[in-house]
Amino acid sequence: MSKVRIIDVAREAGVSLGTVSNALNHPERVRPDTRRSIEEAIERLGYTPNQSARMLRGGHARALGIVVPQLAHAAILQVVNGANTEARRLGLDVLVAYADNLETQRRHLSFLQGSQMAGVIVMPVDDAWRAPANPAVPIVTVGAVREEAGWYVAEDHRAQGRIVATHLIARGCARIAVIGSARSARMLRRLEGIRAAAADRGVELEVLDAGDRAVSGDGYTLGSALATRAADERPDAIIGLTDVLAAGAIDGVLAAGLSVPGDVAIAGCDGNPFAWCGPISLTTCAPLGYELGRRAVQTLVGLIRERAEQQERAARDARTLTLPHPERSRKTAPARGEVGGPQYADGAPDADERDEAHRELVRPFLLVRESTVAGAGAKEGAAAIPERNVGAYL
Amino acid sequence: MSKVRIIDVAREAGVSLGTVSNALNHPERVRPDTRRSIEEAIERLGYTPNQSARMLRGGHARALGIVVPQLAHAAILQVVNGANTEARRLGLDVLVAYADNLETQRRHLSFLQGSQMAGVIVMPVDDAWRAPANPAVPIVTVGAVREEAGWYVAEDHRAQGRIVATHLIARGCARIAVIGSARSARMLRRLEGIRAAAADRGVELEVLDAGDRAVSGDGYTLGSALATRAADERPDAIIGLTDVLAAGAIDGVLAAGLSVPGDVAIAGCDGNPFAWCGPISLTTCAPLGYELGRRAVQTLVGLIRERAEQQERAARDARTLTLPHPERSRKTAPARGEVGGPQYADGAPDADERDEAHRELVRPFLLVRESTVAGAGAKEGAAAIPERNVGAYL
DNA sequence: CTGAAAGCGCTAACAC
DNA sequence: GTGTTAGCGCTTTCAG
Repeated sequence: MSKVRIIDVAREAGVSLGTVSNALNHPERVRPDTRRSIEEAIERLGYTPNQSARMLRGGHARALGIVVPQLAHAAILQVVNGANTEARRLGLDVLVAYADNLETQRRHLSFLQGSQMAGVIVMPVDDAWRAPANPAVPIVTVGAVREEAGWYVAEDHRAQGRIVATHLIARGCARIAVIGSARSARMLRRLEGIRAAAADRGVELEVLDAGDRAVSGDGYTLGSALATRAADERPDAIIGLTDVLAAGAIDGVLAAGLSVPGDVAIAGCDGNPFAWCGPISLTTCAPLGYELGRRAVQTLVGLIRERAEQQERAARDARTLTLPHPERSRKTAPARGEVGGPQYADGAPDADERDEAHRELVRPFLLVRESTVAGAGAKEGAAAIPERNVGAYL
Repeated sequence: MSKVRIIDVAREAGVSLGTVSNALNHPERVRPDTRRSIEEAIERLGYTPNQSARMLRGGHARALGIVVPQLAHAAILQVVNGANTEARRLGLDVLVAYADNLETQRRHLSFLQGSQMAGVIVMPVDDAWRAPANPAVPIVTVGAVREEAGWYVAEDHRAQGRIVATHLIARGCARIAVIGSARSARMLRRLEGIRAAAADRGVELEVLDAGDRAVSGDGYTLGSALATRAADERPDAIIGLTDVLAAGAIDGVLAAGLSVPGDVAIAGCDGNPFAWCGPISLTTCAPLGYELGRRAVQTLVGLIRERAEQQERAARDARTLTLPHPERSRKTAPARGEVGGPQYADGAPDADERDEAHRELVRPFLLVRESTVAGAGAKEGAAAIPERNVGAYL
């Protein structure tokens, strides 16, 4: 059973320990027949190299970690899929951990760092999350941006709100109701974008609170309430700050006997395929999770390479100077207050010190569909056969 | 930056190395104020314990690994969610790896075993996959059962086919068309169940090939083909061996101008919420992924405990007998041919030897909805507000 | 190719 | 509480 070590394999194959290690790590250094008999021994014993020992000895991890707040969300799955695909393309594996609270997230992050992952991607579970100042491995934050130092990749929520509102205004809508929840930072930022667009064109805006949960039922309730107003007090468009709310609003408006988009045009903002099951296809922003995941990995791999070069350089310098004990680059961390602003060590900008926040925003684009433009779905093909697998969007 | 070690923390806090280790692993052995200053030092330096060193030293992992073939599938997400929830309940963390081919799967499995995970759950990517004979850590296979030794948790696919067919037959259907793909073992097993049910009642069965991809478009094509037949050659029911096929078939039948379930009743088999976006709610089996994930973890934790007790016992025995070097239980693996049958070592059944296949099948149950019983959806509540978030099913 | 040995960072056990 | 130490399994190096 377990606890087969390299020495056991060596004995079984009748070779020395070092030869087995070579066969595993430098196959070319071992004669083919020797290698074969070693492989057979490994197979016979069910040997699995102890990764802890390997990493401890100084190996380089070929895996990235990603910490996400949940899996039952389309955008998150897209991020994970995008990250995985891009990482595999670059020859890296991905391990996913999920954490529905700050404490668990902190533990996972610490575990992945301590497990010598090459790097870690984090989708914060909570707006209160802060990236660690001196991570043991590079960290990229996805889906949120902060003021603190760190690397961030996120959707541009303001732009999402803006392009959705602009689309509706261009279609002639003059009274727009927005439904959403103030508790979510991303919904608030979408609202800012909508406000900006509306202010530019002098469009009347009304904001309704969907409550903390903001499920589709809340959209339904608000949608039907709006639809039962007198015609001259009724908005001609509704924006859901999430697609789930917008999809609920469509149901609510239809249930009240009005038509979509004839009486009321409705649009979402966050491109969530899980909400696209309604009777009328929803105008919204295209899902960008996949792209976010890809970019996060690209950013991360850049950081990993940078760090590797840095360490190599440090090692080389140490060797060149023939220091008896190549001093560890164990600089004490900067005090809390110093983090955040750009810092320069004695004149030359050092990669270590370049710890300002790097924010990459992914530009949204609009999916125009039937909920704002009658017949927009027909664009997809004359005799379109509907795809009934939401998984295809992930 | 990186490479902060425990000794660095000790120096920073002005205590000894052992005290820091104690503060981390046995906080009660350290005075509160000492502990506090150590925590501050950790925070200041950004120290992250090296998990590799920890594990190597002999720690017990508090994490399970799970290897899945993809994430864009509802059943798989349910398994992961179920496993995660149950594991967290038992105080374990879960790491997810995904592998879309045998080679990647093998690598992930090996990595997770080598990383001292407490145990590993595998959803095979391919019917050709075999569980390793002598895993370094316990392994439970989910979603497939094999003849080989090992632990398996899976849906009872035959029973799925049987209860769906039985339901349709009870509703009066006498000519059933089944659509599916012969390449999938689980579809074939569902077909067996359907055949058994049909044979019992003398119902006529017709099987149509949906091709290798078996996407909803294939269901659409076959559904509309069946619907355009003359009335006396037309089946009165269609079973999709997956929900995606059944959902496509509904679209196809409706497009051909027939009604569902009036002219043709339609049912799925695999409880896939991602396919539940159609205009008519689908009768199918309830999704069991969550339950599979839970049971897999329970089984796994049982195996982990068993193994731990075993090792403890071995260690105690060795100590009692005061052997100079407590002999490692390094028994050579049984030859390939021996695996599979129950084996007993010299009379006493040894847990090590008990390597028969343990198969746990989860019993399916039916969700009766509108695609087989008109108005069945109304059961869900008089003024039901539709839920527009498929993620809620995951 | 063999055999021997250093050391990765940590935990736990030891004597003080 | 402190300081010191063995050893987890592996990779790599060095001399033969």
